Amino acid sequence: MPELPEVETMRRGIASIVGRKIVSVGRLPCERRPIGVTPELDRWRRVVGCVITAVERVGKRVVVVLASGDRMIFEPRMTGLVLLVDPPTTDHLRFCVDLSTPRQPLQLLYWDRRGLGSVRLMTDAEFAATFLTGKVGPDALAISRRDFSGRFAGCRQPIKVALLDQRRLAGVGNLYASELLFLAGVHPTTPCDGLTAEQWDEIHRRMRKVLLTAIRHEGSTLSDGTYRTALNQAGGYQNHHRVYDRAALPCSTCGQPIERIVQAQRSTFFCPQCQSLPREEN
DNA sequence: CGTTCAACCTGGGCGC
DNA sequence: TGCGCCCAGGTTGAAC
Repeated sequence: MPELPEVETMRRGIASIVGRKIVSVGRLPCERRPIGVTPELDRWRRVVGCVITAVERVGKRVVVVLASGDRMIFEPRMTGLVLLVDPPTTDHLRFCVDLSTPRQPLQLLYWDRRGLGSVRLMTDAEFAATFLTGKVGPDALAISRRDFSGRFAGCRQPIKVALLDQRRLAGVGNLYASELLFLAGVHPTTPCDGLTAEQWDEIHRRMRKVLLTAIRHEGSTLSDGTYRTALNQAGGYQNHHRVYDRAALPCSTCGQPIERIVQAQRSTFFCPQCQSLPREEN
């Protein structure tokens, strides 16, 4: 579930590793398959002794930048966590970067219950070829209003489905797509090419607002409790959800029951009263 | 080119 | 109490 706010919270949570030198890297004591760690561990030896110069974010990935130009990319997908403290359980610990000094122990850990995520090591050239060539769209918090609607020009897909396409726009996932469309008052099935300029204004504005507010609350920890901050704390934004996972519960604005539909194999939640239908259907 | 969909996984919740 | 089933969503890549 980690989307932009959760991954940004992870990024901020490990920012204190900047300036540290890598002592060693390795998979954790458990003998599980080397899921999601590439390349093979012996090729990671080149990072030992390198200093960490920055911790960045590309869409839903945390990027640890080394003085050599190499980058370690942590992609949590559904259940991955980047941690500076003990993980929720030891059995799904996947990877460890030891940053200890003689005076102060410190380990950067990657934990992933379902193992759909990954940790990758890339040179700066590999990183540029993978993430800076249009395969990942502009960040949802960096894009201007003008560029925003331009990314969806000529698109006939429903706005909810299009918002999830990371090549158009990076960072919005299933949860925040439903939330931002509720706040914008836009029905999730509205085709992109059927949206007015005023609606694009509102979607862009509410997208920024919901992402920034969720970051302030350190992300959303759902009922399964998987998502945690880098210090293994729950987020707080789940208490502010207006529609996500609230099917049949009353809308907090109008009291109408929230509806759940499926779009592109994923749940969409919306209020049929507050979110106006596409004009074609009116 | 657009779009649909299975696959990758584990564990929580549900019905029986 | 326990078993089997479904579901959760991010991304990739194959199929249509």
